[in-house]
Amino acid sequence: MKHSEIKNRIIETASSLFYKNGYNSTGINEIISEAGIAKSTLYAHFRSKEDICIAFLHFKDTDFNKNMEEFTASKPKGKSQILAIFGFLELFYHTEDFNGCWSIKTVSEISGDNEKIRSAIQEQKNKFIQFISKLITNNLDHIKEGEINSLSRKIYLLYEGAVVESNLHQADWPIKEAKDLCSILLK
Amino acid sequence: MKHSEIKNRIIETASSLFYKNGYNSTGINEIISEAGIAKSTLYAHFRSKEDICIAFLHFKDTDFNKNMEEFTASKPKGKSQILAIFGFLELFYHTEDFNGCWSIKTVSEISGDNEKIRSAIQEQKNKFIQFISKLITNNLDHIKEGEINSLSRKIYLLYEGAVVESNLHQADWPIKEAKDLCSILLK
DNA sequence: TAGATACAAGACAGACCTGTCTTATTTTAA
DNA sequence: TTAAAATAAGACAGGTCTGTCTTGTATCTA
Repeated sequence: MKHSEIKNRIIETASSLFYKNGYNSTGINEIISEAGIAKSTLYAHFRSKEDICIAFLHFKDTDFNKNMEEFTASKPKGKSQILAIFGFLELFYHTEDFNGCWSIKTVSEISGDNEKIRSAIQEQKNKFIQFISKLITNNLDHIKEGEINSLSRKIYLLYEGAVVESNLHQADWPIKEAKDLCSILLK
Repeated sequence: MKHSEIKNRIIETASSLFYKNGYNSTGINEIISEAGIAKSTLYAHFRSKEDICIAFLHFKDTDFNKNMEEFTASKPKGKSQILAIFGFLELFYHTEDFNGCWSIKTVSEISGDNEKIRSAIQEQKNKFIQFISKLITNNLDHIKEGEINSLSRKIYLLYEGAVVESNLHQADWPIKEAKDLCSILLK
């Protein structure tokens, strides 16, 4: 196994555990045991657990963006391409490993003054809002330039609420209601 | 200090620490130190840390409901009484100790199979949805009976998204956008 | 073949955690 | 006043955690 392959293995294993069981509840020993590597190897690739957390957030974010972009692009142009973000979430919700939003879960666990992790998450969320802006620009032509920001943020709020609440209630009605409200908004 | 006063003191102290620093990051020793009591006293009132967590959730929920009900009731009847839930959140956001939603933060920290805490939180959220339903019934007369459930859930989603995201972004635009979208919905 | 590098395995330090238990003191109630 | 109950203070057990360090083995490169 190559050097970079081991690093990826660490990230994938840690990400899976962090997302499933939580950041604080996942120990270094559990990560190395699950990944089948030695502790010294882990610390040769990462300086601290917090660095693994940053890599975890980046890994999940990259994967999410790729899949979300592919999914929405596969839908017909127009409103349905915007509403597709809720279709994507519905699919995600029904997978076995759905466990809500990793960013929000992680923010909930870290100390309030951990600027490094918090700002990393804020950046990712802002990129997601930008993605929604792009979806709007590409799929709605009667929208004024100045309204795009506000509209993106509203759809973003609906999406985020749907992720968190579907996980909390262990039901998919939040996704359906959010999608419904989004389509009202796009009328 | 009376027996029940000590119990309240434990709950208030623990609640403040849990909400500010997180459930897992707050130790029993920190609670007793802050509350100025002995460890044996704490365990005379609560069987375990998890029991304190349940009390914490109940305490925050009771306080929240009381304040929210008072605030909305103080507004003029009609749509403004519904939109007042976002006005309440705006005020809450600007207090020093705002730190997002305690329920969602706690759910994020506990193990996925902790049914006791998860179902306690689900119950509280469902009561909040019921409260919104009552607000709708009392303040909108052109709404059909069958639409109340769906409308309550949508407003609930907006509120929850606003709490979580204002905390995540450390900004109040999520509250303003949620309120704006809610008023569109009520048109 | 020889040296450098990467890795495995795990002991270890130092700190934290929850919950129990003991002892002594204070408060309450009969 | 006296017995019972509540509390304070803290030692303690048994476990957890992160991160460092040592030792031995494997792999790669020159």
